Amino acid sequence: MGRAPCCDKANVKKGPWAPEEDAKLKAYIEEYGTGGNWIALPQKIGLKRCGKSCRLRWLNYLRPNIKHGGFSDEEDSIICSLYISIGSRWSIIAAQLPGRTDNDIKNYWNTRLKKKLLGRRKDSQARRLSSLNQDGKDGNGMDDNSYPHTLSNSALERMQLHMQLQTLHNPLSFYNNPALWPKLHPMGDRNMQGHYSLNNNTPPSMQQVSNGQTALLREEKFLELPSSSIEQRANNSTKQDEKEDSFKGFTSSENSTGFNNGINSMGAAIMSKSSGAEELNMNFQSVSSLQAELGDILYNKTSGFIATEDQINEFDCFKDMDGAKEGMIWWTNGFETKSSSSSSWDSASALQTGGLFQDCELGYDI
DNA sequence: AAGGCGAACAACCGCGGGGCT
DNA sequence: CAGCCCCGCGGTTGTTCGCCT
Repeated sequence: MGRAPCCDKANVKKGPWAPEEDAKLKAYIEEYGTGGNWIALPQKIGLKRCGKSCRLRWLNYLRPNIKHGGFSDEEDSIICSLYISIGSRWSIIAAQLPGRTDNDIKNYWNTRLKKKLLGRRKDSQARRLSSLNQDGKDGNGMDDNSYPHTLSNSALERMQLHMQLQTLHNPLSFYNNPALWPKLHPMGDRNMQGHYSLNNNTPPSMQQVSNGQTALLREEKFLELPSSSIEQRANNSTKQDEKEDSFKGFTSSENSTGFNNGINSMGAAIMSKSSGAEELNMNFQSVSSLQAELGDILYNKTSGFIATEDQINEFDCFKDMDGAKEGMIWWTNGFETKSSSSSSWDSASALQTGGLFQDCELGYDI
């Protein structure tokens, strides 16, 4: 037996909202509030609408201070960075963009940003594929077209974006060397949906892959730190920030340093607001390195990036790539990973508008 | 001018989690 | 502790609009 419907579907109007309906809803909420019960609200007002529909209409359209359209370059960058870092947690991403709704951002991503990025990806991927074996198989002998079908769209997209970014700046990286690619576990999709967890007993086979061992050990060591230590690191990070800023190439009309630092530390802030190992899965490391690269892709800006040996090592050992981390779990036994539901995060409402972003004024070195 | 098509946006739907009883 | 109810989220679908042929 299925779930009981939230409202009487037969007597509920669907489709676009009429101006009168908007006016009724807006006037009522402005005067009385929602009363803490969206389901009962439409009956009180005399609207033939589902309570959920009223809530959505209010949150996405009628609520004060809502911005529609006209996303700025910085907003684009934030959205892309966070999407690649944390995936489709639209409510969390929206919490970083005052006046934007999760629905708005989601639509904007699906209709524009994704195409903008993945459109570029097609080119670079085509170049990469053409360099593979002529029989269409990669260095592992895998059919290059077969395995992605096991991945969720979101996870795959994020991985693709990572790959594209890698291609742009580090043609010798792991992603561009199919021989290093792991065989994927058939249950990959399930795991791609989840977070990789520090609580997993990472099998040696995983840690020994490529240079990943160093990265994982470094990361685990870091993540064992109490949040206070992490904050301390954030406060001691200026040197690294300067180093990174030197090649980011962002020329925002606004305070780019503050913006960069905000991005850099966003993940750390989210993490510091969280508790437990599950939340530590946030790939806060990835955000800063992605930012400059996103600038290249989105706005065709030249970052002047010259990969140092350290940076190459970092890429190659997945230091900053959530998609790669998730990829790694494909062939681990980490089936305890939680789904990507919002429960593992602070709710968007808890992250008051602009909260995190403003909270973090200092980046930290990765 | 009209039809086709794709992009953009609005809204719906189902599910999971948390609170309450 | 179990069951119910509501909220919030993310994926998906539907509708509108504008461009192109």
